[in-house]
Amino acid sequence: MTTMKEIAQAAGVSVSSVSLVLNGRDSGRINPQLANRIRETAERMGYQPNVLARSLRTNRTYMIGFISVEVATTPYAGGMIQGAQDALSSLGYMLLTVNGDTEQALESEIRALKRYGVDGFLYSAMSNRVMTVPKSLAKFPLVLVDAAEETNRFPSIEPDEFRIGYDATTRLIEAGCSRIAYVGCAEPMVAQTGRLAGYRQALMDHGRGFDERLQCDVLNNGPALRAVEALFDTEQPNGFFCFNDARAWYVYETAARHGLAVGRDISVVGVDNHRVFAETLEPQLTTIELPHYEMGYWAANKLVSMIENRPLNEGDWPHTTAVMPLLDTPSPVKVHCTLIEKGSVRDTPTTA
Amino acid sequence: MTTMKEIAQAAGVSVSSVSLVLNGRDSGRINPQLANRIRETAERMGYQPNVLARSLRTNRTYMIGFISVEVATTPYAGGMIQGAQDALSSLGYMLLTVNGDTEQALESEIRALKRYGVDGFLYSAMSNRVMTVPKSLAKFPLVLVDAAEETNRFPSIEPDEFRIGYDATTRLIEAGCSRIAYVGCAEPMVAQTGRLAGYRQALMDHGRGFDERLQCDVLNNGPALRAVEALFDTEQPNGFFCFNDARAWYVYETAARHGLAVGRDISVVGVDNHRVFAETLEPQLTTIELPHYEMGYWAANKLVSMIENRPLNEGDWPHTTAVMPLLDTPSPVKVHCTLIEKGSVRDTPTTA
DNA sequence: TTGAAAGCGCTAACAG
DNA sequence: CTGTTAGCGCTTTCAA
Repeated sequence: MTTMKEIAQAAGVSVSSVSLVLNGRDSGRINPQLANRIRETAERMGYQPNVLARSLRTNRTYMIGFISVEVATTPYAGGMIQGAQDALSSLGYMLLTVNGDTEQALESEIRALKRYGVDGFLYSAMSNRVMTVPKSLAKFPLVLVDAAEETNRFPSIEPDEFRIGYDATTRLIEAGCSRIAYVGCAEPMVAQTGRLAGYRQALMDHGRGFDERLQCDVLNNGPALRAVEALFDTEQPNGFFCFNDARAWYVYETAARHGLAVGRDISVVGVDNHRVFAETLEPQLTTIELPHYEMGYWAANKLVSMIENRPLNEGDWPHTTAVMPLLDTPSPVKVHCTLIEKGSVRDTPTTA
Repeated sequence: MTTMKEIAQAAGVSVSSVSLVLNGRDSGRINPQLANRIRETAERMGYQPNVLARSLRTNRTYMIGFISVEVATTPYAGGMIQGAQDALSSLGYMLLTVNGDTEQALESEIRALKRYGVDGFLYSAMSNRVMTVPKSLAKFPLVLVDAAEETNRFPSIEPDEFRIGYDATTRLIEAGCSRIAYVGCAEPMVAQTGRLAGYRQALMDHGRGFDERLQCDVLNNGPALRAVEALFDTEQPNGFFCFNDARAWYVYETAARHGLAVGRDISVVGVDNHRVFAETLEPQLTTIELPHYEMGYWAANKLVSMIENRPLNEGDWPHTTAVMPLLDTPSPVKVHCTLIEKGSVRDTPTTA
């Protein structure tokens, strides 16, 4: 690795001049010709700054710690990390990922990240519940991803679950479904509450009442499948809003057993976690993708804006989510998710 | 952050003594009493070493770069990363994750990692194909994860696809299936070739011929489902070895339509990518989990052993893979995957 | 057995 | 405009 010293020698100048020029602080301080010569020699010698040495001096490492819980077990965590990475990469930052599945691991990883001198933290809990921020993080720049904290002391971003439920249900109504069931989650998750509320509101807004017999909250187990079968038998819904792929699978399985074809006899809108169906059944299932990538991307941008003490560039949304056609629409449609940031609401822009 | 200097002052000694003691190089060089006093003050003041400053001096950063392609889109990538993290964390290293989806991004991320002075690289291609290592990595400690390179110049680790096929098929034979179909992948992937070969060999070894009419290679699309339906109609298999969850889904869907119950009328062994079925259908599907976590774990250990120039501790396998019962076995069984390291073969130990 | 001093590569006052 | 100087926090000779 070439150092500034070597460049200084090769160009016959002092290190400070090299430093100034290579950091773009030379305007009006260094003779432009000299500056050019320095830039050239640096280029020629393939100079790469030693960021560690710089950090030692400046107390800024351009490293961000990403703390996550349950990365391995939640297949979509990768999206968040990649979103954060992409954003940071273009901002000249590096991502250090650790995982804090246990309380103990969490604290020890936080300490490790501090030893490495990260400039700030991204924290993702994945629990889909309101969480508590470790006190050891409280004094650092911090943004929560796909999570929220009670006191709202830190910026955070989450999908708008209400809107997911609202949009999905509206979609089914527009597709002409007369009896729309919600196949939800029997555990008290934030997503469940929000989506159910959205489902109900959409029904109301379209002049339909909420019929609790069409609400079917289940877990991931054997009885779940039987519950969905009972739903088919007693209520005969022709539209289904499914909490996730597992729930969608119950609907598919039951439909197949009943000789009903998805996309012809019934319509299904699911929220995407695993994508099995999106991969295999494009023409039949409408999938609402959760904006994990976008959340990671936004959170990273937000964090850096805090660190660098400048306003967040609002135009910084990457791509949006795509969905498959329902039975009434032969061509794909887009559904967007709203992201909530500490009370203020903004949409993901729909790219074409 | 407390520094060594501050400790030295507080303890009334010099920084060098503090350094020696805190690095455990004091035996026979520093008065044990003094050493204790130093350790105490360090403890009391909550000393945390500044790893960057150390790196500047030692040229060792204890940071490892993890380069991956397609993390966001492949749901199981998280397992590899977490395996690597867990291993590195206990070895006192930190993981810097980047992604190199495009050729350009790849090179620029590699450069970034070098600027940060990583001690070595973990490279994961995910393409399930033999790949080429960027020349810019050639001179660094490097281990390939879930990938292999033609020239075998670098240690690498992959699942033993042959064995997956062999074990899955044997499992179905033992379950009493008389006609075992392979629902595979129509693309020329390493996994496809190996698993098919294993499937055929298992049939041979159990005195059964290979019947190509029972081989059904499909893509992820509409025709795939029809192909599987045709397989059911013309061949009436009662055992299915499925390349992945998507293929398993075709089998489930078709079975449901035909009124056949998985676990009663037919048996299915699938290789796990998404886990939808494992989550929802425990009693019915046998899942072979790909050892992504283990590969990440092993690769990280291997890399560090290279960096630290010491032999790899062979006992270092974390957990192994679990599978669900088939129709003939009421209790769970374990299936292990073999990992291949540059020609030499070793098994993942089965933890009880 | 301990401490002084040099230096890793870089930045930033300050002098000239 | 340019160079000298003094560190950032730590390791590591080398003297004492």
